[in-house]
Amino acid sequence: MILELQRATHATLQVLSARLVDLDLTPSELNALGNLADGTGRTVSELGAAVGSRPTTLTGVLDRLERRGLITRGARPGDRRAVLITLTDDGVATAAVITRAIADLEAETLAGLPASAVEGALAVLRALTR
Amino acid sequence: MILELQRATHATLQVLSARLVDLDLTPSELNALGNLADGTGRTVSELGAAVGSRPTTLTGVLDRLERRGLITRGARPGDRRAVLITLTDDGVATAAVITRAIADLEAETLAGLPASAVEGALAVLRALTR
DNA sequence: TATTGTTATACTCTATAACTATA
DNA sequence: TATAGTTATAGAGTATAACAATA
Repeated sequence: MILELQRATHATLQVLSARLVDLDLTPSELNALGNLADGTGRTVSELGAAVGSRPTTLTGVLDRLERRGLITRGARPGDRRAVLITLTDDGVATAAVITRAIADLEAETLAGLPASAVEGALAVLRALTR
Repeated sequence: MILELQRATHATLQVLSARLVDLDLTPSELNALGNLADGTGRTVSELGAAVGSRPTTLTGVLDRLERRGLITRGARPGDRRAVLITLTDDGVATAAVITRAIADLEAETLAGLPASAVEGALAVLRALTR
């Protein structure tokens, strides 16, 4: 099961990055934008927890995204230590492309499977996440 | 689903690497040894296909594993261009520890789930791998 | 004193291209 | 000519520790 999990994740990432190659973003950059896609701002720590990276790693990722005009770094009201990451208009558009690609791939691969299999898979994935 | 998949993979790798920290191996090194665990020799290309790495990446990984006495590089009969990767006795023992840790984690997390959920999960993972 | 984010450092992973030795 | 593996190079991800600003 765990080996299949790794394989499936790897294959999925391969397909996604191939479909999104025109965006010219690294996997970490795609991951960060995808997590910000709902339009809600997040601090560096919150984003790090969501994408599974340390603040020290995110600094470089966010530097590149900021340089390309996809995000902005602002202050969080109430705590001037925290940095609030927000998508720019360009960032929102790019994040939408990523979200759409994920939804499309998911719909394609799950199309032929019974609902019970999908439910079972979600149960297993959540058990593994704990 | 795909987001859950990424999360589950990430969480699983975190737990495994924490449990195997005493081995002092990087994720790629663990992956390579785990794939060689059945004791069958593989060429660099075959191993690369199995673990999802390029030969150019594996060279460095294999260098370190060889330096630590866990694998040997030999010639493949019939084609002297190919390099056959084989586990040493130490490598076999280390690979067994990795295999055991994976089996244990899998047994623990799937223990409370109905067989139908596990079957459904396998079906979904295989659909995603295609 | 503790926390947030950044910087510094060192190592690992990845991708591309060039190289060698074999085929 | 083509293939298997290595080397060279540069960019990107990771971990640890140290640091400045703020709490």
